[in-house]
Amino acid sequence: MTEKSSVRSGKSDSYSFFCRVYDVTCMIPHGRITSYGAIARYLGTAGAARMVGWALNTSHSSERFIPAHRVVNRNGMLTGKHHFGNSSTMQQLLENEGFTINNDTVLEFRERFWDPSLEL
DNA sequence: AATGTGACATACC
DNA sequence: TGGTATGCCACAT
Repeated sequence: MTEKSSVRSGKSDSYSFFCRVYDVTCMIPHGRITSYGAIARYLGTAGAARMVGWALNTSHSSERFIPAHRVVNRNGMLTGKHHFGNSSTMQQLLENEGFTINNDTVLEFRERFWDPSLEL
């Protein structure tokens, strides 16, 4: 077997990259947040941070509830808040979990940062 | 099959 | 010091 096709398809060729993103996102502990890059790195596709964001964009396709509000960029900024339907929804959800949002940025981002590659 | 895209990240000017 | 430019990888069309 060629490694190339193996890598391309991965062990779980049936399971899309997106599904893994959803899974990891759902595994984010309550009161914690992570970044797109961290998830991408955990999935073994560092640099595909954009893919993670895009996956969350199609998270509506998933039957599960995806706490995408816990996923922000590396600056802790709520870049995708607009995709929550209401711009304030993401902020409200985070504040509900005890986060402090200032200027669309999570102040406790570094303290509450959860790295799946590190914690998992 | 090829091209475009996207809620990022990093580098450079 | 901040904006611009490019890379990056997997999905969608």
